[in-house]
Amino acid sequence: MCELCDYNLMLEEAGLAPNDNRLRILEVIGANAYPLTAAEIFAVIDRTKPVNRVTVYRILDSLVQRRIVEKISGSSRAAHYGLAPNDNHLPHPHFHCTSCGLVDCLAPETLSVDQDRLMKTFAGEIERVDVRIEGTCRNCLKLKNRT
Amino acid sequence: MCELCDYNLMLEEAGLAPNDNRLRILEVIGANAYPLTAAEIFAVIDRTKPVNRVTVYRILDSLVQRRIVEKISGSSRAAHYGLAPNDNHLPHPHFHCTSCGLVDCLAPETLSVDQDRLMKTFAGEIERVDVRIEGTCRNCLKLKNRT
DNA sequence: GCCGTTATGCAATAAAGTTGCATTCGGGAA
DNA sequence: TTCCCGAATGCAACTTTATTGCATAACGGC
Repeated sequence: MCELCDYNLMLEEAGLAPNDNRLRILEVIGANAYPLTAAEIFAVIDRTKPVNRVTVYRILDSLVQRRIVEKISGSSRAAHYGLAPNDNHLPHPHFHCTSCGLVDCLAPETLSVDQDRLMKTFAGEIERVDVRIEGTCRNCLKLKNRT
Repeated sequence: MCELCDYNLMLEEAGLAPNDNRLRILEVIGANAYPLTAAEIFAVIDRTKPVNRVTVYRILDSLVQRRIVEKISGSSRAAHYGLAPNDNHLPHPHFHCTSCGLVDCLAPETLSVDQDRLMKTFAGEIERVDVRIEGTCRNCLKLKNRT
């Protein structure tokens, strides 16, 4: 997703010590082309060097809170985690496959949203506007057609 | 949400017998100003006439499959259910409060999305485009400020 | 080396949803 | 009416995902 980010710096700016586990988790998330579930992230980093899954959950939570990581919840039960929008990394919509649960990133310019009206009239604090496309991914379409 | 809908008709058109439980669930969903969780729907209809929560889940699933009801998953673990877009009821964005988990409906014209580009380029089948606003609702803002 | 803070591990628990199987209901045919 | 079939419901057990509480370990300043 974002090879330009300096995770060390991002952590420090957010007031988090850039320790091994946090960096490894960020690297896994950043290196992947699409957002991963906590279980997937756990599986990857646990293979390299064993870690408790609770630790992964806790680190993910803290990263989400500091807006370093974005938590994307969709139709599949498990939340997916991707790098949050930042200077190197524009906000963008996600595609959710209702068939296999895959979550993918779409190009930022794929879809544009007119937020002005909302911002003016909404009584509450807006943190994030999220566009989600739901449907069937190419792979699942292929599988379906084979039957 | 939608007092104009004829639930009986909608069920029949979808090939579902308009039985008691299905109608009661639809009425609860339709009468409420914002989407409810399965647990909330269960609580309401169970008070009137006892029913098993599995039945509620199963009915909700079938209604979602036939596009009578829309399943809205957000940051809170539980999915919310609202009437799906139809002739009396335009697609519209939802607001998700990250603090209390509330999901609310926004006016359809609050936010507009330009889908054209997406539709042309995306390799897969698109079923639904969803806009979700995340933030803190008025109520939670008030509570926060009181501290 | 000592001490307080922060991070991690482990086990138990929780919340939301799902599955398998048994039972009941409702409506048409005999 | 009675029988029968498929649809609907109930119940208990289970799964998945995430969270909590408490104990231990690692880290950094003094």
